[in-house]
Amino acid sequence: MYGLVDCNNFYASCERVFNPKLNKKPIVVLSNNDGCVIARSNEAKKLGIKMGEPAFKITSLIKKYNIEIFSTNFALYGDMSQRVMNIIADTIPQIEIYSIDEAFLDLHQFKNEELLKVGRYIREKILKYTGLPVSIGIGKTKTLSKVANHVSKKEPSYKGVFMVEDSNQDNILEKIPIEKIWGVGSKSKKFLYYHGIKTAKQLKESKLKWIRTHLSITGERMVKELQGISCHGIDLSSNSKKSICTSRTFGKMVTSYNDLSSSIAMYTVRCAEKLRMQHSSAMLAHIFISTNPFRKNGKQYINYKTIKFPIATHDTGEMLSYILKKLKAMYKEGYKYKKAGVIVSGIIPNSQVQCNIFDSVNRLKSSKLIGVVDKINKKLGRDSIRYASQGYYRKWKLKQERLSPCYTTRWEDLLTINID
DNA sequence: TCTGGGGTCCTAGGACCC
DNA sequence: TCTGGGGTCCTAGGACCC
Repeated sequence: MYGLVDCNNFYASCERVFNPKLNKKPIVVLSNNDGCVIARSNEAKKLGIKMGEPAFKITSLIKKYNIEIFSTNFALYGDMSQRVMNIIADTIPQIEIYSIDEAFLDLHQFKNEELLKVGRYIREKILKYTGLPVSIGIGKTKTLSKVANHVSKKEPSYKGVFMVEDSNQDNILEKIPIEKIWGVGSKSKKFLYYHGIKTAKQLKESKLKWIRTHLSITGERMVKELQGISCHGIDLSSNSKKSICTSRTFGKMVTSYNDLSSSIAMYTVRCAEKLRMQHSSAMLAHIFISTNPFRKNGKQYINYKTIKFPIATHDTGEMLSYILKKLKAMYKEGYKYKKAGVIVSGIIPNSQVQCNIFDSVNRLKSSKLIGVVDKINKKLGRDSIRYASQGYYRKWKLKQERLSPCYTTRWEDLLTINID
């Protein structure tokens, strides 16, 4: 059996933990640049605020209902996430951290009649230790545990823990529309609806061969999982990433090459740091720059280029030299740039980097240098030592007008409680 | 005025090998 | 007259996830 722990309205709940005044109030958390809605408390959902809605479109709702608005505070959410995962890991030896607010649990060691009890225990513990409410779904497969999780959120009488079993399975699947099933996106939804398949029960009972033809192996697995045949095990291995992306939408339009290149330089630095953190190197780097596609008037320009390094690397300096050279060729004057990013891929562990007999770079020396830079920056703060190409003034800085304190990761932001 | 950021997996088709 | 059969690797693009 599998379990799925999912934090309720995670970002919104994190904000609430340290600010009890927000209890029962509608809360919305915005994406970078305070652009889109990415998390909503239940109260905000009830007001009809949609996921992904641009903030400027709901300004009147915000005023009318006194909605509390927050910029994303990833330092806070990341730290709270770690706490939740540690608590789960204390109870269940085999867990797969699936996202910042979700973890799959391998529950095979428990008897069926114990499962709900285990779920309730974990839920209580997380609530007590972190103040965060979670929902727990249990089922024969990951997909069914997702379904159970969905039910536990919808139906308050289950108090956050629900299990899909052979006895209740069909009854439940009958009431769930296919788009709620893990793996059904907008395209598959449209296709399946067209063929009259609208409920999870219908999907479960549809012909495997037909599904395979039209929705590929991914669809076939999905249907099997609904039938209780597990196709996705707990993945304990992959904590190292296969691609790493750093990208931002600019707070203000960027026009000059210098501003654009200092942003690309910064993304390169971050990508290289992330590579080094997981002890790996990348063969490829991809750069993209783009103007604002939402603007109706004004010239548009989007470009995307790939670079292949001679030898897989995580050396910031080396990566910068290739990437900035390529950027120079991509940049065109006279455009208002809105977004840019760097992606690295072809990632391999450092121990498996293939050398080249004609390589003239002193890699031992540069790796020592970068090691020292990392140490200094860890001690004194990010970018204490930086490459000149990153620039010093960030004209393209993010807009974050409603940032909450970093309650758990910065001494100055520690809560003070006055007891009179 | 204003629209996020970060990932994974699968497939088809091309280029190449013997 | 008649032009095989079996592979691998890589990449771009699509679909999906949170």
